[in-house]
Amino acid sequence: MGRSPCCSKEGLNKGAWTALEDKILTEYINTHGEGKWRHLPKRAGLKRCGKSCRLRWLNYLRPGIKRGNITNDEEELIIRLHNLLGNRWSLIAGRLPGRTDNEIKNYWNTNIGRKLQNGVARSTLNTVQQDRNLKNKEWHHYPNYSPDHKVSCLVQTKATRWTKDITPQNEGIKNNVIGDNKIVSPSSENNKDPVLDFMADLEMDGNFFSELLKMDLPESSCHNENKIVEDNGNPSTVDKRYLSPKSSSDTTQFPWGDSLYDTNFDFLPVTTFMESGFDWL
DNA sequence: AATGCACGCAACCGCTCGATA
DNA sequence: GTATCGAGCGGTTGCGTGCAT
Repeated sequence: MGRSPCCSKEGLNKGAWTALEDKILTEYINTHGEGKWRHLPKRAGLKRCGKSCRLRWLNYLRPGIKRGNITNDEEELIIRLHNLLGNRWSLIAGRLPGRTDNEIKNYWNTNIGRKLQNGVARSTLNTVQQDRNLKNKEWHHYPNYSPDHKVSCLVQTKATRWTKDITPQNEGIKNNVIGDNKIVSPSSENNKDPVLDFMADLEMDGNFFSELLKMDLPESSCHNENKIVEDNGNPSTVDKRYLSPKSSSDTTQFPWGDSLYDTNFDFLPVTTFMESGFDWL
């Protein structure tokens, strides 16, 4: 049983793509459009796995892909979104015009994540290598963003489906199935992932950055740990403290230490980003 | 010049999900 | 209800490159 492999692995090219392969794939997709990845290699005459074709197209050949040189604005946005969403790279990438999930994931792992792991956020750089990695980034802007912080305030590192809502007010409503787990969520009147709601509601327009900065990130709700009841029935505690809106009367405090009203934070105006000519997704 | 090492990135892999028959 | 397909996601791997010794 089980599913058949996406393609027969025999006789397929692996590794780096050649210019000719890129050309063939691009021309095929330009003619026939995206999709049907499983059958694409055979029809296009490529000795590649369909998944490989899809990845190559989405991460490299697709029009509008921006490569290299993650700007400071983009980096700050990545950090903010990562705080909010965890390792949901596709969601993060969806809010960064021209960037792919793979690129952002790589950038995080090789730059931001390492900085945080090294505790750079709270210390002075003293090595050439660190200096090189930092690219003159002013990490003292994130005095509270640390690996410790990641443990304590990160939403979740992997997309999780929740099957049952057992909030106190809803406990007993066992058929409230929304995923694989049962979650106690302050915003459980909505059966959808609140993070996705947040992303869905966040329009990628000229107000995006300002909207993001104005987001009601519930630092204060960090006190409210959500409880997950796994399929085996064992409850476990999971940090989902950013999944629900908090009272509008609360003081907004970003987990990395910035206050929404922190005048010391030098996030550039949205117009700077907008006027740079990006193609918004 | 030769060698070793670290890093960054492209690509691969395994898994999951929704749709469909 | 089950099997399969098509697609997507996130973690990991491995290769090419640049730098240090």
